[in-house]
Amino acid sequence: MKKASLNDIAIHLGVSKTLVSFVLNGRGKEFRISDDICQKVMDAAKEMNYQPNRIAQGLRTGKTNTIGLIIADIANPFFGKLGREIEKEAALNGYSVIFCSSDENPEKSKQQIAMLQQSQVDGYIISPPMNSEPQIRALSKGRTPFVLIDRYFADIETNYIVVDNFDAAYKATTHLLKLGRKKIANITVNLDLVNMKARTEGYKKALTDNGILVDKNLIKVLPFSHESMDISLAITELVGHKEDLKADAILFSTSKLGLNGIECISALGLKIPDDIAIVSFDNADAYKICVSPVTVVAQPLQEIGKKAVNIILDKINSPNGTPKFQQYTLKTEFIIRKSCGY
Amino acid sequence: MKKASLNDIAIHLGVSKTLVSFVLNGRGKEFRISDDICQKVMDAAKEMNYQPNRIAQGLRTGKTNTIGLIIADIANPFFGKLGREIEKEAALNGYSVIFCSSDENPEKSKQQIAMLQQSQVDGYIISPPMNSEPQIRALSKGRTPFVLIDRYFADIETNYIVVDNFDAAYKATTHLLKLGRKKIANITVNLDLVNMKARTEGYKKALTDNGILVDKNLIKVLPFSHESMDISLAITELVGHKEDLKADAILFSTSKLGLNGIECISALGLKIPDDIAIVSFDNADAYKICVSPVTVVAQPLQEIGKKAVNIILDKINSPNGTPKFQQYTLKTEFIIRKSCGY
DNA sequence: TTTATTTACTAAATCGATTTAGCTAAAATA
DNA sequence: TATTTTAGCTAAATCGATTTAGTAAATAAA
Repeated sequence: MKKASLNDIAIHLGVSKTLVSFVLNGRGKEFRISDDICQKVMDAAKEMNYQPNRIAQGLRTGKTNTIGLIIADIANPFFGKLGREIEKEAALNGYSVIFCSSDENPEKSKQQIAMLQQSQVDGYIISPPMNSEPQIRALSKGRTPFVLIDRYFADIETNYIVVDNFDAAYKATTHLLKLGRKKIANITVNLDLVNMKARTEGYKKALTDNGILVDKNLIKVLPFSHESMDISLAITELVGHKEDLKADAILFSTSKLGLNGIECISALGLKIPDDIAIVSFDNADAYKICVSPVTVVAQPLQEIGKKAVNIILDKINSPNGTPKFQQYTLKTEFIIRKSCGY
Repeated sequence: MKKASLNDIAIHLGVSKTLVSFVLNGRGKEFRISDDICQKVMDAAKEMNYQPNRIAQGLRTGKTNTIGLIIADIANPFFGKLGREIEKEAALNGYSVIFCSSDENPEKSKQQIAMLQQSQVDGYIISPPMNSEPQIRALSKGRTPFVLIDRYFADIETNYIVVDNFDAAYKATTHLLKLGRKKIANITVNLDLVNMKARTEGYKKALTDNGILVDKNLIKVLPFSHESMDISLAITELVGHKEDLKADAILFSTSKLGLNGIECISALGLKIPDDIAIVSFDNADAYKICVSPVTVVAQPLQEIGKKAVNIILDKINSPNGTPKFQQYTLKTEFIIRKSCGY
């Protein structure tokens, strides 16, 4: 039982494959194929379980109906949920998605871009690792549309969708201040990523706007490959002795940090929010069932996913359409739970 | 700047594309192409930033170096982690992965299989929804290898990788019994899936082996689209009044159930493990930072992912190799945390 | 009746690679 | 010197679709 091709149908019916192609593309009328023959072709296609070879179509038409997605790690629930939204919207429009996890490694993402390029994807959705500017710049010289998500590079003109990280961090920090916290720390990862940088900037601005000096010792910047050890250490440093806590609140810039952080905090015997208040970016499921459910900055994942796909489709359908670049900065949602006290 | 093809290089150097193809495939020596020309071709390829068109290669060779993956939902951390392992192992072997989330919907998975088929994937890794036997049966009539993961159909001979769900549930239940729990409930989803069925069977066997009658009222089977509401209801039914709990322990058959369940339990003001002990399948991150970290049955996700990919590669490389079907039932790991008391 | 138009279809080129079969000139052998 | 072998390369077919440019026969118009 090998697959039937267009030609097989043509031979079987004694007609040309041109005709079969016309009919199966629903263009029978347009090309004045008689109803009788149209019906026969369609019947034969069904009977022979004809499945068009998308590879061959792709070669001929230059369109593969495939989108390449590069994110940090599909196992990370934030990206998992985002990936799901992207897959969903793509499927609605007849596109498949090739998933690539870059681990925030620019070398990997470079290889993945090359691979996707070779696969002739019709567009890319990319969450670019730091130090991947050259690759993104190279991409923008090509004709294949792409959109950056989660972060972008200020000095490269591209389509992008991000959230207002500065604003979100500002509000989160202000929230902690209003609840009487004075020594607010920020645990984050490498600040070369614009989104992470904006979060810390928002945090700082909220402090200074409220007359509090930024204390460098309260900002812990971890390397990307942060292991529990790193976080443990950072938290221990922040906390010091239980009787004399250096920090009374922590803003975690990612949920991975936050989840590990909470584990450490519990291990140290500290109570949330009594000893220390917590706010985190990203609405991880775990945050709902914590000892004290965690107040979070939630990102509009569905909107990001939908928009990303639709920008790509837009660009595919009208490569020279306006505006030349679509750039969105979406609002986040601040969800208040018990982890900051009341 | 449009992409350079093999032919472009050939024209540029005034040689045949056959020659270029030979050289770039590293078969220059084999075909006695002079070192001088070899070098020139390779230089030109680099200079012109030649990227082979995988679509064209795929059409000619019948190999796309692509694997299709169908799971329930990539946003579910269990599948996210599994997907990651699969992607990783595939990438190591030069394969890309097209991700599809079926939502446990057989209609969707049918369409996704058709789409992957049209995309000429070299193999499938599938976690088949219930009622998807016909599609799987159809697949096994084709020549493209596939492997089922997480579940399989007893009456279709296929490659598969599952875990010993019966054994895992048996041990988990026994653990609860040893700690003195008498009224152990099981919350699960539709039992038509063999893996879910095995979990409940293992639970039952452990009870009867310990002289405890199986109480149907303590087994709650939720529909797949289980909303928090369903779980709330199930738990309220199990619990009844706080003074007179119907159940003193719950075995959750999936982490999605468990996470929602714990949320409900907390909302009802019940304490884990004092009022009620908890064991769950799947080692969700959230379980580590719960009020009482949750004892779990952890699946060897890396092993599953690696094996799945390698079975596919095996079958691609030797379609008629032995054994005809590779079938693995892997052991789970039982991780004891605080949620059952001591 | 002749020409123009319409109907219903087909041949062949094309996309970009791989691969088989074969060709020419030089070198080796008889 | 004649023949075989080897080195070094190329033409053309092929994968399975799409699409352009056409053709033959039937019908309509002149």
